[in-house]
Amino acid sequence: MSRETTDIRQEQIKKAVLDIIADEGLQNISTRNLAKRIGLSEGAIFRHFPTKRDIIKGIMEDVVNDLVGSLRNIVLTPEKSESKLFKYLCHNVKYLKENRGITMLLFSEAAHLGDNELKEKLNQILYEQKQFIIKMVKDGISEGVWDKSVNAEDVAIIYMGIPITFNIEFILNKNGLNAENFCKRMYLLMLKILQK
Amino acid sequence: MSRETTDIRQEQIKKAVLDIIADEGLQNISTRNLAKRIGLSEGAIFRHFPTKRDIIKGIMEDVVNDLVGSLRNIVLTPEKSESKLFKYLCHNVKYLKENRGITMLLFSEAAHLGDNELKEKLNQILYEQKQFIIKMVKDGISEGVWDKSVNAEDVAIIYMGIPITFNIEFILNKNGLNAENFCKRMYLLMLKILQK
DNA sequence: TAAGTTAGTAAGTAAGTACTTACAACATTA
DNA sequence: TAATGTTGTAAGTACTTACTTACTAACTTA
Repeated sequence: MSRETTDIRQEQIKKAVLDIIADEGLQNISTRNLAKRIGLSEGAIFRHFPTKRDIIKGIMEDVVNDLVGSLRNIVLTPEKSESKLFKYLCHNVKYLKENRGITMLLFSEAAHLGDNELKEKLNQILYEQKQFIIKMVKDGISEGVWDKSVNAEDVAIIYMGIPITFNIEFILNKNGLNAENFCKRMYLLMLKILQK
Repeated sequence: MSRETTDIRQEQIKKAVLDIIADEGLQNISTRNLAKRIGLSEGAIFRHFPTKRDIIKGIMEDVVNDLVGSLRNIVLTPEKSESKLFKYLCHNVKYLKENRGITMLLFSEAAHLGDNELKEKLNQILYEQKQFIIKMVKDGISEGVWDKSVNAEDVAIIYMGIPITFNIEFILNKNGLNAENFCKRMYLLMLKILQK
């Protein structure tokens, strides 16, 4: 195998984990299978990550930086809450479509309660996303466009299920699910909850 | 260990799988750990199930019979759609609270795409539940209580996320989540979507 | 260009995996 | 009560797991 920098290999390894989860299932992210998919020896994996757990940790940090980061940008943009919520939802769904393995990985790590550091990272990812929704809802109420009797936290809870459901359907149906169409339809339902 | 019938042992083994998933995570449902939790030898497990995969299959069949079966009963009861939807949601949430490991197990098996029989079982579980919601929504529209412009399938999709989100929150928060209160609040949001 | 660092490999390691075998103790029925 | 079937165990199987070791080849810099 030709030489590459650790930076490049780390990205390849993390991508391979998500691809394997999406294509072959959670049970198949062994270091052997990982190496095979990239075309490296198994030993080379451990040149770039000290342990397998560090690969998972790295992926979760990517989610915090990439997904949560870009969602934060959408929330902090000075714009109408109504169009922000739409962009937010679509971006969220699109990210999960492009990183099919992530929901499954986060979900399985949620179960792995012994590992408190990873559990904390997952909590951070979910908690922060929830706060974003709560903020957008409250902003929309302040703007006077949405029903002030609606509970922002409840809206956040029902919202959280949307991207997850998309992910499950997408993995089961494989191709037959249009992300843009999906988020448009779910957005309209969210609006019905929020409207006066 | 005292002798028990295969029927009893099978129930103990399936329960142990779900308990381990909820307490220790998906990665720990090894036959060794399973035997340890029940207080049997590893060999005894294989007296009652031919393979580990058959244990998983058995659990999925339980979900079809117990959860999907009782949800079907609720849907088929001659009653107002509004109160049926409430009972349905509460029962769904309660079942997942009492069988914490199930969502995680189904989820992880969804990833395991190679095993078509299990994938089919999962598809059945999800598809049927979706059809139940669609029926209730359409019935409610026929009764004249709900908005006929609403898309029943979209409602079913947004509904599906509610029990799953509950499960995630429940596992992460552990104790601090009241199922009855949760389903009451989510029901009110569903009503906002459905009302004219 | 010599020396040091980095990225790769092949072939190990100990521990864990699902599952089997050979046999013993108990329960049911002929 | 003898024969038969059922449920249990301890100790094994072959294979996989995450990770290591010893060594080589290729870049980088003094």
